[in-house]
Amino acid sequence: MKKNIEIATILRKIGYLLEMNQENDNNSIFKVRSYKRAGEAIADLPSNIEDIYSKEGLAGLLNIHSIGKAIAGKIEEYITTGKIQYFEKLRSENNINIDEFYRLESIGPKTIKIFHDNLNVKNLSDLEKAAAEGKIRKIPGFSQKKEESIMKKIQLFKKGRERYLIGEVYPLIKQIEERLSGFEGVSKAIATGSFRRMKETIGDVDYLAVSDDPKKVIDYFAAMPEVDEVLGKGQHKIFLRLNNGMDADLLVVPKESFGSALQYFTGSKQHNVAVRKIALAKGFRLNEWGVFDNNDNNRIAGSSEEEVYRILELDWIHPEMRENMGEIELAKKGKLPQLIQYNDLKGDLQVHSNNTDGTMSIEDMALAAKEKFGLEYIAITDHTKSLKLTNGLDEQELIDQANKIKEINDKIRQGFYYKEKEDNNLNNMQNSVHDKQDITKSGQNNFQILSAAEVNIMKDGSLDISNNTLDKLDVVGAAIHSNFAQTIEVQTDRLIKAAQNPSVDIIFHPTGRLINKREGYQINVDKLMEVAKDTNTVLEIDAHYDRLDLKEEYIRKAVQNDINLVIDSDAHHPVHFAFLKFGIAQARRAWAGKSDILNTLSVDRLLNNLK
DNA sequence: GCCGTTTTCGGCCCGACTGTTTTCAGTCG
Repeated sequence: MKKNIEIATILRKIGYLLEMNQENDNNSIFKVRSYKRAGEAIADLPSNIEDIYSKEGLAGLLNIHSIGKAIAGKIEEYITTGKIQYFEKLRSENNINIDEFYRLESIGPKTIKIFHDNLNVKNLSDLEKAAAEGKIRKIPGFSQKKEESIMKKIQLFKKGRERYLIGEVYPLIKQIEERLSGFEGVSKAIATGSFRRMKETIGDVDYLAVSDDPKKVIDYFAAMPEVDEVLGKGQHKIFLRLNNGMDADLLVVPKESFGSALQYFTGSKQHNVAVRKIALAKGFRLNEWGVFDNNDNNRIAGSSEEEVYRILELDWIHPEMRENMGEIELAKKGKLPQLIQYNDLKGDLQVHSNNTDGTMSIEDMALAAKEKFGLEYIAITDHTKSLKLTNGLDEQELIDQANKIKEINDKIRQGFYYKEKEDNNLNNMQNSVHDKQDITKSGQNNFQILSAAEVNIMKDGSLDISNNTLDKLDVVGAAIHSNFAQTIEVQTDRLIKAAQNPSVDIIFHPTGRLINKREGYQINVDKLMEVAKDTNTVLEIDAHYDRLDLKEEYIRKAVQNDINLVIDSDAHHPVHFAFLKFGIAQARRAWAGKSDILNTLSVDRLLNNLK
């Protein structure tokens, strides 16, 4: 997806350059928007733009919303030549280095142009120098205050803004949400934005609260212990930076606007723009305060999201789907897919114990899975011998572990030894990503631990444990943990070989990515999926928030091609079962249903469906 | 420059906040 980012960046920069030089005629304003919108569209594209072009050519590019003839041509030019002449020309004409400027917050192209024309500012360090020397305040329309604010923005930019992994910030976001909910005079409070859509990374968090006294709530929010700095404050809204560096916004509305505000604040932006266009076509106006009839300006909906969508003749759309990726058309026709629910999983097929790199015993992991997360089964998938770092198990140790698991299962069936351990180990789960709602059901006596392994796939695609041994286990997952830097052909062959192995049930974290850290190894996912389908091999969605592997694009592909999937926590500690929700969210974002995910089945049916 | 239940021209989502504006432009989400 490197090309997607490159192209999106160029399109945004074209928009920026055009805006910088825009004379105030309307045509160019909309031209600027077109380039920016096209940039967003490419950035949000779930598939690789090079693939689209190689398979469908120019027509494939034109199929992308917001991409028309002119921009499609420029994308084609970039894919085939590595350059866009139009962009090069604009850039050379301008003599301003916008590579830094275009990412600077609250200082836009118009302001930069003024600095250039007045002070010959060409890059960020010029601007910093001009501000430090007090030259900004001398420009008409600027002031010392503005100059100071610019200085601050530059410092902030230098620190670098990043997106946070959802699992990293989940506890903090929930904690603030709960506190807001409990504040006097607040009848509802909820974290919205990309957090509510459960994106794998979160840029900032947007809170919505219902209250008749917005000022009181805003002041309370500003005074929270997690607040580093208040960035802006108005009658209904406040923007601030938390001391972990993340920005948080709060919007306070009356209860009759809750639904429209929730819809507005949840986004995505693209989804909202599309929904507002539908409102407009019906003679309505949609904003955070409600749906209004343009004829008499009366509010006709707004207290609930359902009401807002209903008046636009749309079914209510799950937040995870709101990306303007076709969900609105389906909602119009009443044909939205049934998504897997957050309490649909019955088991977890990748769980580690302290026999290798886990931190707790098999019994402790099982106890947590059963009592705290309401699961009916887990597979203990410790690493195998070639993974020396984790003290991986050899053949004999795997067999011994499987025998021990049988004994534990017997004890569980007899209702043995769980109760007294419960309180000691599991009561300290606050501040984790564990929610109350994670506990969906509990108290079954039919809990089962499956003997299993996370077998290491060697450089040549063979496994480090004999099939003879693996066939004695209930479940076998295979994964790559070494030799990442192979060609795409070699890497794909490795995984295909593993999938073709009759003992391998599941390929764990198939692409090896670590979000924000590591791209993952190169593989031809289409080929792997073909083989997975032919051999009835399951592909995993590893729900650990730094992996979420398969990613959304591939899950979508798997769902479309009827490839069996499972969602596993990759738990190394009992609290990690809470990660399952991130995997479920990822599946929901890819429109997966319950039937696409095998570990929504009971243990017997699951085992019948494996190789 | 893009787009189509006002369909190949004439529109283009919408409002909050900031600064210094006494009515608005710039920026953001």
